[in-house]
Amino acid sequence: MFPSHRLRDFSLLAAADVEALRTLGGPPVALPRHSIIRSEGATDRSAYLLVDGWVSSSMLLAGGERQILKLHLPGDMLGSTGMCLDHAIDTLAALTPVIVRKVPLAALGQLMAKSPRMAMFMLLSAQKERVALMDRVASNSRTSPTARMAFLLLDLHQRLSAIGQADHDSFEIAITQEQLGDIVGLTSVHVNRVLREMEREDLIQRHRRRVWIVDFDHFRTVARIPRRDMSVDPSWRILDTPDEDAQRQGPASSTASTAA
Amino acid sequence: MFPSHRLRDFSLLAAADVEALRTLGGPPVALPRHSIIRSEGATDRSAYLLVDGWVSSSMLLAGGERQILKLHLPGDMLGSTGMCLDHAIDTLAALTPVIVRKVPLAALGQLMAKSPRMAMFMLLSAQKERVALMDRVASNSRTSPTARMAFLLLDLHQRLSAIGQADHDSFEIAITQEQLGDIVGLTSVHVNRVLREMEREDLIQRHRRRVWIVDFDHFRTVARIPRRDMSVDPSWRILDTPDEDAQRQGPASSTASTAA
DNA sequence: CGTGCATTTGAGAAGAATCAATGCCCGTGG
DNA sequence: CCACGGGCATTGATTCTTCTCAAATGCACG
Repeated sequence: MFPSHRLRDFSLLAAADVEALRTLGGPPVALPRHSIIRSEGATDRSAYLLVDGWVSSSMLLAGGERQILKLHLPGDMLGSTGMCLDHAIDTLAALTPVIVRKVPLAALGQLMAKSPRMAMFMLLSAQKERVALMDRVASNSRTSPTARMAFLLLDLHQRLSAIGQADHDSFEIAITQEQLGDIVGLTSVHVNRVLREMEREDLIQRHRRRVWIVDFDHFRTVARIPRRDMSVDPSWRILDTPDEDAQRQGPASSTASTAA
Repeated sequence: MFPSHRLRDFSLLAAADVEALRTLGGPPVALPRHSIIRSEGATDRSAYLLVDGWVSSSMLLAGGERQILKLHLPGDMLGSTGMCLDHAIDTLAALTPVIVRKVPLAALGQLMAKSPRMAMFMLLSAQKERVALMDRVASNSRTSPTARMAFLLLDLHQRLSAIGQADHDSFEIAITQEQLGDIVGLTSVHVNRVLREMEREDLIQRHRRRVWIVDFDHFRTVARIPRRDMSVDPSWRILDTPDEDAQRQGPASSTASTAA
């Protein structure tokens, strides 16, 4: 059930590791939109593999404001920050109908103990998430609403492309403008005005939930933040062993969307 | 030279690991204020141990704006996100005179390969950094300037306390108001007004660079974001071996400032 | 006792939120 | 097949917040 097109992210892993990850979790569970997969503050020590659908990781602030910290797409692992927290920091909510597999953190820990390569994979995934969050901080704190939206749309397009859910120049946005606002830190009213303005300036086109990006190079300059190319540095291959190498899946990709 | 008071963060590590970390890096190097330790875009594959002083991790956006992503304090490891990037995402700049040790990422990798416990430590450190960034995203995107400053001041006090560089209710801010603004996403002018307003409302007191927090409980409600208690879950001790246990440094602490 | 950085203050402009309606799409049930 | 209702999207008017620009003041250090 784990999307095969996501396996490219796992090029550091041996086939056995990938299979272990697949079978690690519980059975795939389907949940309707608006389901709360896990609430912030929860003490349940487990993560989740997102098999299908979109999930938000969000915090509810003391004043009642909601901030979406990460939009999770199929293939992502949810809730792995729980390994350093007694109480979950974020709420995992289904923004669309979803399918998830529950993964006890203890099981993940045992897997990492058995497979150093898996531990390294988890470390790199966490580092990639850090990078994504750093970009988000910069975008939300220091750029115009238009730039924030552009950055978000480009990020979504890149990540959806990686899992075969985007066209060359367009993709479907499965969430509302209010939720877009909860990501970039704007009200839904202002998100709407920004999107319309982008349309008027011919930066994007829209129809129903689908968005077309007219000129990627130009749109990237609007976003202010460059695309990140994740590395698969050979020096990190030190954990390889010959027989495990033989099992490796496909070639290493130079770019990969995040999966921790 | 690695501050001994920081060792509490390393309670997951065996003594041998701590010693390895200490001796891993190059010699301690003293640098003056405003030194650039490493520029964004750099391809040099190494991290740094911050022995003394304050360092900013910042990004320069296409429009010329600067965003500080993390304020690093003594004991922190800088630049470990480089392990998933070909080009450094952030610039490391000395905000005060500093002392650092360079640590090649390859050496870190070898250490992790030899010591699964060290790999787990690095993973947990990265996760803690993710949590800190998630809080920063929420604070900067969704709270008032006053709340952002309160959150920053509380975070600084907690982290400085952990390394013995803060009083019970006060600490020295070693950076300018403009740099504070680059963290919370405000102009220096507005930072100044917020600080004065906090003083007028008796939330804080100031003299020179020292700041007193009048009422911590109240100030935390102003900050809107709760303090995070990092966990040292026993289930993550699976990597322990008896003889390594005997070497462990001190008791596990339930809270720890970030160190990745 | 300058000199240079940093803080403080003021006035006005720009930006985003808020409040309040209205319009649109789509599924449901009569 | 159409009326109805609910969730979203869109729009306008107004208010509040924050930035920008500019200048003055204060402070530390040589």
